[in-house]
Amino acid sequence: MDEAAGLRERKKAATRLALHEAALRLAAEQGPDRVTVEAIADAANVSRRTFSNYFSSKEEALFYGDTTRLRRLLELLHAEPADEPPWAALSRAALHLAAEVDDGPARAWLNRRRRLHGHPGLLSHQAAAYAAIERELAGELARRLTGPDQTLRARVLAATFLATVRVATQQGIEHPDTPMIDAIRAALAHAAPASDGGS
Amino acid sequence: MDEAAGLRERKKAATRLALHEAALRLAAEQGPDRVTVEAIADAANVSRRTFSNYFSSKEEALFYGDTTRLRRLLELLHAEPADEPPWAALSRAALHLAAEVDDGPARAWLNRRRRLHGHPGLLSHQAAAYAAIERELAGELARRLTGPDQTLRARVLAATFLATVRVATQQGIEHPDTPMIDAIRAALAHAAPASDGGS
DNA sequence: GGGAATCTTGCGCACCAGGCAAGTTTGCTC
DNA sequence: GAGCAAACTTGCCTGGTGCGCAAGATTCCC
Repeated sequence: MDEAAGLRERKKAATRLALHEAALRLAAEQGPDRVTVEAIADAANVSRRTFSNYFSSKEEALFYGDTTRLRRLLELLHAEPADEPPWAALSRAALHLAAEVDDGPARAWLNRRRRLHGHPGLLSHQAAAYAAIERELAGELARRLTGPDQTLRARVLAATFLATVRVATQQGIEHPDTPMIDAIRAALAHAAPASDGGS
Repeated sequence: MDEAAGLRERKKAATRLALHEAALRLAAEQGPDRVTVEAIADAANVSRRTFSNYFSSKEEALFYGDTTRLRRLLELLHAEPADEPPWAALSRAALHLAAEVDDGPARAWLNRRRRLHGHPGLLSHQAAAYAAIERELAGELARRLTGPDQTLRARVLAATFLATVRVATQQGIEHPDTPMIDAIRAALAHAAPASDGGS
């Protein structure tokens, strides 16, 4: 994923990851709001000021994993054939991602991420993370649609799809025994729009 | 809506509204992040500390109007017959609300609200406002559903429906000439799930 | 009228975002 | 490999913020 792309870039990625993981660990241990930015920075061997160079808030650091995963989802969607009905393409991308999470090294992330569950105050920040991707997703989808309501359709599709993925992820987090791919499949089944591929 | 319910309650409601409107006005005039909590409190003739008694952040004050309307949506849903298919009930409630916004005194709110548009940094806070309602909506919907996946279905429905309403509202804000009810109708048409009323 | 409940306010404190200006590290070229 | 430019890190500092606390004001209700 992050090929050898220059020392500088790799170091930055490492720092970002370290901050994210420190945030996740400390939040799990002490509760998200008992953790200060300074503590996170310390745990990642970096100054408080540097933390601000990477994330604009504690919460952004916490949800960096989600953000990364959503970016990956965009990539996967991009790889889907352009003539596939949009919802089908989205579903395939989501299932692909879920499979990666279940098998790949992202499993570790999932487990750490689980420990954040049960802090309802963070839900709004999760929603914010998803909202940040929504515009990009809508843009990508607009390219796959034709017809008069193209923009509106793209936005609705992006919003409902991401909402579904969010719920499915939540579900997967709450039920550690269920593979993520099953959670995604179940949620998508309930959300499939009546008309996909129409004009 | 707010019957004579005791002086104390009415005063509190008035203060909350005053803070909300002051926030909206100042944010429109100077840009959301150039406004301080203190300025909002001053404009509403209240101390900075009192602001915090009503809202936990500037953004919460800004989106109080959205929150109020979403609460109203819950009320309207509650008034729908319990045996109606869920998506149909949701749609009717949303259309009812849109009609109120187009005709009633909420029009003024819409116009003030429009001036907030074009500050993308606020989108995440809007999403947060919707997320806060989502759990309640899912609870209400769960009562209307039966079957094994009841909870999951309710969550997916709540999330996708609110996402749709959010997009429609956004659309209605961006196109002042289109009545809100048309925006809602159009968005809902695209989002209707394939199976409504199933088990 | 008067006591209980609730709300407002000022004060104080820990925390936070982000501008600025050294100092340090990495990338690139010869 | 020397050396310069670009990029990154850090400390310092300032204007803001969220919230606990306790004193004073207001409303409620008998």
